[in-house]
Amino acid sequence: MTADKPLRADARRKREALLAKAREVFDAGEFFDLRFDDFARLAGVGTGTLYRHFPTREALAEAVYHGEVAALCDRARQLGAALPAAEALATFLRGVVDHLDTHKGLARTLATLMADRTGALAEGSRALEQAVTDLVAAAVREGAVREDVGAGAVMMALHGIGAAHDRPDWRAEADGVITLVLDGLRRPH
Amino acid sequence: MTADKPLRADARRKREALLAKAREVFDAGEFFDLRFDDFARLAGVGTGTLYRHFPTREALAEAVYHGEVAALCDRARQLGAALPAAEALATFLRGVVDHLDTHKGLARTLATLMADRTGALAEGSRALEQAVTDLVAAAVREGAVREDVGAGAVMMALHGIGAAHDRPDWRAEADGVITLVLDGLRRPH
DNA sequence: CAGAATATGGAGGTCATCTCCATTTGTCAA
DNA sequence: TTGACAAATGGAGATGACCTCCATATTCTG
Repeated sequence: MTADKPLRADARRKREALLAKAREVFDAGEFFDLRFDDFARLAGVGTGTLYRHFPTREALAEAVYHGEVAALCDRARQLGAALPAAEALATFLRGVVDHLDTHKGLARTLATLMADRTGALAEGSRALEQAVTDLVAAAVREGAVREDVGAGAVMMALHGIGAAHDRPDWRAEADGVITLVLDGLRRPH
Repeated sequence: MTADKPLRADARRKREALLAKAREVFDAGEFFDLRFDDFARLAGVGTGTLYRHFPTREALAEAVYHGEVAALCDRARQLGAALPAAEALATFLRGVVDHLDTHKGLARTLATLMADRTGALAEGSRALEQAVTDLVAAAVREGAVREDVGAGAVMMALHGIGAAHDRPDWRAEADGVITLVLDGLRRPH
């Protein structure tokens, strides 16, 4: 899929500069307020170069987001290996909320990208979803979680948490959603 | 709040024309693909007039959305009066999913507006939230629902359902979320 | 080190958004 | 009805973000 073409030294350098500055601007929550052209200058790069590397704003966001997602997925795998499935799922979900809380920019980005019908974050999103699906499947196998509601519903709830990132009482409500999901998932006996 | 100013006959007519055409375009799912200027001409109105009545695309969406929300809120009140609180809440939430399912355009609009930091749908959204809050509060009073998780979490879950409207298996997953929320809300004993 | 291949940057074109105001339409008092 | 004032209209054109294009610069390769 990703046919990694040999990239000229020059190009790699600029690309890194763009990604680095993007992460920075992201964490400051200014990513979507910035003129795309101005961003290029901010990163010390010409407009044309910016556009060659990342044809759209969303493409750049997706590139940054990719690293974040990889980290989250790793964590999911680690938890899955170290804890009983139900506990792993709970810890992971709470961890995601925590992560979004400390990286507000990320939450906002996810919300924007998800609302965007271009499917810009398809790849990263799928990876995250796979991680959640695995955790849920393990918990079901373990008998701790009902099987009539899929991981998709959990993803949707996460989407909601991201999408509503600007609510005044976000953190408490996000925790509430996770609580409802986890308690709701418990196998009813 | 809404200081209904006496509107000239002329103005009212144009305003109605805009809203009518907007609803139409909405249901066709073309609302966000249309040049705003072109929309004015479509409605048989000058650009200036469009902008005077609805300063932004979001303002127009919000105006259309307002009617929809009013209907939902009415339904919430009716259910609250006719059924035990817990049942009313369940029926209402399932009804919202049903409504979004038959009005895809609405779901997409909500998703877009919610992702938008301008708070364009603040008013309608607040009304809907109030309705949910009332239903939840009644259920808590009735003792059927836990009190450590607020209505805000339920709203967030609803946001998620709207935000994820383009997932392939949307309906089933949305129902799943509602199931999780309702089961999660049951007072743990 | 010369020539080919690759990448750069930023001036300028394009296009949706929104403003402004000369003109039209509606309202009301006489 | 009519005159006069206020309210509303429409669409030409300003604005400004986004993106393309290509003359120039940098890197690679034999």
